[in-house]
Amino acid sequence: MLRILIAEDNTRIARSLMEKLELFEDLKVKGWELNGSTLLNHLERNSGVEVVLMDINMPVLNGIETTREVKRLYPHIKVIMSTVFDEEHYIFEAILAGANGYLLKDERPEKLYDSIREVMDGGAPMSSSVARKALNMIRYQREHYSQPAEEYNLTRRETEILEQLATGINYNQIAENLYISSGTVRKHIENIYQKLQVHNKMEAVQLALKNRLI
Amino acid sequence: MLRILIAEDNTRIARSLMEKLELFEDLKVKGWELNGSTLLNHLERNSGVEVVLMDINMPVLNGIETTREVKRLYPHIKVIMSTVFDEEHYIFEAILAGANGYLLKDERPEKLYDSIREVMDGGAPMSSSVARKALNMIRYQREHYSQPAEEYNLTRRETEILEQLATGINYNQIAENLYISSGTVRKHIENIYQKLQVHNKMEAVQLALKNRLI
DNA sequence: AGCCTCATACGCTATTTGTCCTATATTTTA
DNA sequence: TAAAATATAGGACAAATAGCGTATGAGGCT
Repeated sequence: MLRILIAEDNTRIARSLMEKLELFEDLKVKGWELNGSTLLNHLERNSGVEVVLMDINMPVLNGIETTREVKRLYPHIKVIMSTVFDEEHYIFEAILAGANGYLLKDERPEKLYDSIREVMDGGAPMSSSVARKALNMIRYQREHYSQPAEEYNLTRRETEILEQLATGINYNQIAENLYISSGTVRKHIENIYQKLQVHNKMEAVQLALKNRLI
Repeated sequence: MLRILIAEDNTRIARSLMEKLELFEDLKVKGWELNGSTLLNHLERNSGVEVVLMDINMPVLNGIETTREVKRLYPHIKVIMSTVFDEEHYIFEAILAGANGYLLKDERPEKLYDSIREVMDGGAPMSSSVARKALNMIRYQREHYSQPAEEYNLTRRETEILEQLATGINYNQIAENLYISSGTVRKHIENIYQKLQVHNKMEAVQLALKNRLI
């Protein structure tokens, strides 16, 4: 029998969660708290809780901060974020705070149940869109630790042009910024493409960012 | 009916996979290849495959390299790694190569089926131990996610288009990759510009990267 | 049943970009 | 000092992009 605690300030959502959980006889909802602060109080009194379903957007003490505290004070308790937000920022912060899983609110009861079983088993259940974003975080972090920049021998002027190019302005504006003609800008870009072996702005800028040319 | 291709050099494991998949009547295993090279040949001849189940440890061309190629040549094909290795290194490389999911070989048929449905739906299914390691990867290299991403409400399709845009390919190629007309691509991009309040590719991509929309 | 959003598709026009070309003055370097 | 590299400038043409319009079917929500 697994003991679960819910942190959720929205009554309707909390009820919906409890209804879903009550479908499974080996789960027991030990309580429902309206914010992070009362949740922490609850945990202080009561040591039996094994899983917390945590909303992110709560008054007084939000879900991220609360998760950090729960994990600091009771590392054995599993925390599953259950929220309507699937924005990268929230996901990232929740993961850093130590959340074990991250579900969106509209999951089916079975998925919710499986997820609870999964965290108890050392896993990390995530809603599919959340998982996709998590993978993207990993993909993009790598870009910053990229390999020793290759040698492309851009001139100072070319690098300058490339930097301007990366901002999304057009040739005329670059020309104005650098007090040269747009024809010259084009010529420089032609040379840049040649050196980088690319054929358009986007490729040039992405390669430049990857290799720390700009 | 979803068409699936298996890349696996171990006969026993391949058979086991096929047995599991055959339990579901809306899945169709289109073939089984013994290494990455023959898999690529298969895909070249046959355009109907939607999902590839990819082993990591194959002779001639391994699963990571093969995934990179599959994703480069056929971005619409979903790749799920299916392997005995749950080491961080493999997971990390597979994610960078563009894998959509990462399962361990001993998953139950239902989990395998759900995972296939999940990738088709834009998700990122992972075995629980893999997901946990993925989260750890994020935890131990943070800094870049400091500022809150703004809310732009891009649809899934728009995000997909934006990702393609960032690679520097043109509208026609994006259209081919996604099996839609270039007119539709243009319309999506128009909508993206509207939502992001920008007026060209470069601005859109830079804003997207900055706000982790892609 | 009616109202949304999303994804799809097409037409038209103007602007921007990419790839050729040539040409000259200045700066760097061998 | 001579040669090479760099920075400047512009012509011509094709391709790609951006901004506008309209329209339709599918699916979700009220």
